[in-house]
Amino acid sequence: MKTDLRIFKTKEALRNALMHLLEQKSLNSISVTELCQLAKVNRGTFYAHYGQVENLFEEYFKTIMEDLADSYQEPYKYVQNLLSKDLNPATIRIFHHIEKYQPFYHIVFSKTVPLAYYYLLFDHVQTLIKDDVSEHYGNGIDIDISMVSAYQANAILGLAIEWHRQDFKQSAEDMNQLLVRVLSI
Amino acid sequence: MKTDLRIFKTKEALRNALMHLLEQKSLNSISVTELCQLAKVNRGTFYAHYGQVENLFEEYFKTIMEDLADSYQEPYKYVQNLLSKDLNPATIRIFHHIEKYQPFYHIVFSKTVPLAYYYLLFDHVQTLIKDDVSEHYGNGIDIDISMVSAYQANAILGLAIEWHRQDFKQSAEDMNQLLVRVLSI
DNA sequence: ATATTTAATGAACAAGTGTACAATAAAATT
DNA sequence: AATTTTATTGTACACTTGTTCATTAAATAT
Repeated sequence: MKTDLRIFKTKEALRNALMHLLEQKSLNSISVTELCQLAKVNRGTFYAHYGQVENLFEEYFKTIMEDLADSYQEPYKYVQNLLSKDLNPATIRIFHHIEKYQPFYHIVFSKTVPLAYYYLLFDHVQTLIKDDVSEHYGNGIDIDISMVSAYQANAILGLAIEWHRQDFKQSAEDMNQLLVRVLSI
Repeated sequence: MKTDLRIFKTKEALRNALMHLLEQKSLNSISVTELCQLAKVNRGTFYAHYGQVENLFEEYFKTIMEDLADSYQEPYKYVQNLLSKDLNPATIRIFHHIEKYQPFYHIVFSKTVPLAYYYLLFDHVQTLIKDDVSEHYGNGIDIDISMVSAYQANAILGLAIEWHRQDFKQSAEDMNQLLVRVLSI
């Protein structure tokens, strides 16, 4: 069962309007009213599909997270000769992924946005890392894998935050090399 | 020049009302109207001092951050025999600090709150760690100290987030021991 | 092509937001 | 104690929010 064309058009119009507005102002400052005016969609129609502007953004968010997962699956092309003992491709690919979706991450890392988005990102990275951590330490080890992966996932995101704060002036490649050095300390 | 008694009373009433409301509902769902009704303060008066409910919360935030800094200055009492090579007292004291202000951190780590609060916390921890990092690696080293401290600060906060997610079921002491183990891996 | 289903619209509602200003009352100053 | 200063109040305004519902119109099914 495919979705009604009208629904598709409505959602598309709202998505385009949101992307347009996000270039000018922050997510939290976008009102339902102005979004609907720009999208030429009735306000009631918006509320029929989304409860708030954030929910619309979350649809976009999901597609980005799919790319993050895809990046993880992808062959590891860029840093063959930079591997340290505990460094795995997933942790390294993330900087290229962030670079690719820089405008998006500019929003996700912006101060006014709810912590929920950071957590969604955190969850994805933690899940990717969790597999490697549990594989690395086996089953019988007496340490909370969730804690170890939370530590490592958020450490990487700490670099991403600092990268964002420095206006992404470094290249993704620079960030990879930095990560390798930090891990080898 | 001391502040007008009326201002003090107004702010006190608003602060108490906020603390009361935060026990029942999330920060972002508290309206200016209900806050002022509970505090018995005119809505116009609220806007004379704060632009939004969040600004009021930020005043409380500052006092907590002062305690975090104080904790750092305090003699290191709890983990004399757990020190690993790179582990310093500041990173360890943070779990006791979080435990002490658990209701506060429950709010700061809640999904609906803006990322700004996380960043404020991040900044404080990063600053504390920065001193140790630069001391440890000297001046002539060719690595971005901000990046290294961002990595380490956020790694610790990753543990704090996971701790929060597991409803603070571990003791601060448990978290200290966990940190030492993660660092020694 | 027509009938049926269902999404979008427009209008109206109560409630909250942010701002402004004259009137009042409570502090600080003399 | 009287005067001056200034914070608070009450009221009003235009606006946004979230919701409801009958009407309209577009898409799907026959």
